[in-house]
Amino acid sequence: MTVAGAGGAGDFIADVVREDNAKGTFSGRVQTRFPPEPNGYLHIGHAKAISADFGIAEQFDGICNVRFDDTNPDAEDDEYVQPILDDVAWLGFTPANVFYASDYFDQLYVWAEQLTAAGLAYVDQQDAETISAQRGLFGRPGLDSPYRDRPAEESLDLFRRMKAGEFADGAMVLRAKIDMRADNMQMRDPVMYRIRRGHHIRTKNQWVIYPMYDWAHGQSDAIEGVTHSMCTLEFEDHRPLYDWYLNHLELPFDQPRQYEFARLELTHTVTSKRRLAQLVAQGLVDGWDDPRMPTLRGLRRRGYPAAAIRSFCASIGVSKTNSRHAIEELEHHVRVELNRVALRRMAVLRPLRLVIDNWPVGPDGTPVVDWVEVANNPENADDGVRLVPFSGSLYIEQDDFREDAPPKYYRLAPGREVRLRGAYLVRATAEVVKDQAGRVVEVHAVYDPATRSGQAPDGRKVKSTMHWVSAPHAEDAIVNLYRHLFAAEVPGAATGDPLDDIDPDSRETLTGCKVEAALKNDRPGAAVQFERLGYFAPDARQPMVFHRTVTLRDEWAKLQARQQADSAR
RNA sequence: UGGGGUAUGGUGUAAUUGGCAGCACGAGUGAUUCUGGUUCACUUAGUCUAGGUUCGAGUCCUGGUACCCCAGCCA
Repeated sequence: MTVAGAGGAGDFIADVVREDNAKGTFSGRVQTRFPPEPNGYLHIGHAKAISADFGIAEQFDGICNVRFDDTNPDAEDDEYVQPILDDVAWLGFTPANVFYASDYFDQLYVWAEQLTAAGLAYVDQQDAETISAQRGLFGRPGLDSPYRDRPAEESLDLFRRMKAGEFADGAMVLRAKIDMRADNMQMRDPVMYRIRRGHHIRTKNQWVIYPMYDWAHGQSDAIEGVTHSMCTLEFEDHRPLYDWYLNHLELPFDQPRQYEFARLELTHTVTSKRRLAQLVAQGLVDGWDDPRMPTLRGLRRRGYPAAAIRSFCASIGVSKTNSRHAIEELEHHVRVELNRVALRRMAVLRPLRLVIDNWPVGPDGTPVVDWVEVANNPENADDGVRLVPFSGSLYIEQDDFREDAPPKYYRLAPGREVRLRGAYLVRATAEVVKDQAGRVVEVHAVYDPATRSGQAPDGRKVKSTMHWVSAPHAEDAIVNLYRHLFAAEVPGAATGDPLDDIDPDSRETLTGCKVEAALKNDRPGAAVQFERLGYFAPDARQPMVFHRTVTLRDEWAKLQARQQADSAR
């Protein structure tokens, strides 16, 4: 399913590409790239960037590569590379190539020597604090470094020796010679190379100097033949620098252009990598793939289909306005997709026993079991049907019975007839069993044997259809599901690991089908919708209900409270 | 303090480049329905502000206001 952008006309970047194509820039070629730094897991914010990068390429018959921005050995780790690639693939995008900025370290170095020889870059031997202080303040010009006008030959020599490993980490840097009085701070002689004896994920210990982002990025784009290089708004100030570097080099392709768009923010959602890392480090979540995390892995475990994330990204489009989207909008796309593909199952979370008084007893004295047929997905007949055991002793939701039904309450009440989904019409009798506290613990009803289809031959209608499970088939499973969903104990129930301690035979009976089969059905990772309870993903700890999903809000509040308490001490 | 950006219903996003302010989410009402879901119909509410140009301004001009980003040897 393709969802067009809300307005339909397309994003401003698409307009730019159309214009370029009309003017013949890049000879009509379109190439983009998604440039993650391998220092964390991809989250919903990256999905927007991925969708924009791949989307533009796809829309104009171009290509999109993944390029790891691996220019800082201290920050990056190999462990993130494959998961990032996997997440991109899971989202449904296929990069034409997988590149690394480190593939270009040689070329970058050659170019840097050229700029240095041309007097456009110099080696600065001051320490970081001094350079920072000389950069100046907003509205105040910076100060030239005393090394700024050293002979090009001298800088070149020092730069070569930097590369050769003659100097200690931090002893000196290569800086572009631009303008220390520029209004744009990025142009105040930015650092191009620093000395760093880290272990790089690809080049290992081959290099001791590493290019800065700005020196690496545009040049990598140019080497690869990128035409439209999209990044987030905070790099707007870097664009003149991006262009400055490229203007001073001889490029194999037309000069790429940088465009900026607003990063995605969601209500109730933490998307800063730093904060997410804190949540993981402090153990407030189980890991980067915890279903409460907004990482793609977390969302996947939460049961969000990739198609829903894609259609969400397509619908929000890209713009330059800083904004925060309502999480409800994402959830809307999730519901649309899940409603289409999720298999339906019945489960009871807060069980209330329902006894069918006129249910037949077999010749051997035990109650009859009637296997009724229920559609797996009313939205899609191809998903088929399943058989669910129905008997005279059932569980329904506590919410689905009211002794004193208020107006507009359509479910079961004394004397009221309802449909049990896929089975019979039943009418509650006046008989209700209560515990000492006066809570209803058992309801009695009679069923109409002529209504097995769910329809009454006389055409009478019921206001409500309810889900149910057969009690003798379900007892253990209900207790365990309850515990799993609410992380709470059912009084009197055995303790243990949720779901895992269900006896394999009784798994069969939770919903009339295997729990495992329901949760890990033939669409791996897909959520199952439990009737009226919500969607349930294989590894999630809470169901996604129809109108709200699990968010990190609570975990983040907890972390802040803890940090406050810590700092108070 | 200087520079770079952005302002359209509650939220987000369009408007053929000066010509009826549209779409989506949310909310509400009604209908349908083997789940109070889904589906369908309808309703709701908007151009940051003050001027100007024009037959006509979200769009052009002038002046304000609000918010975001920039002073890493991070990306």
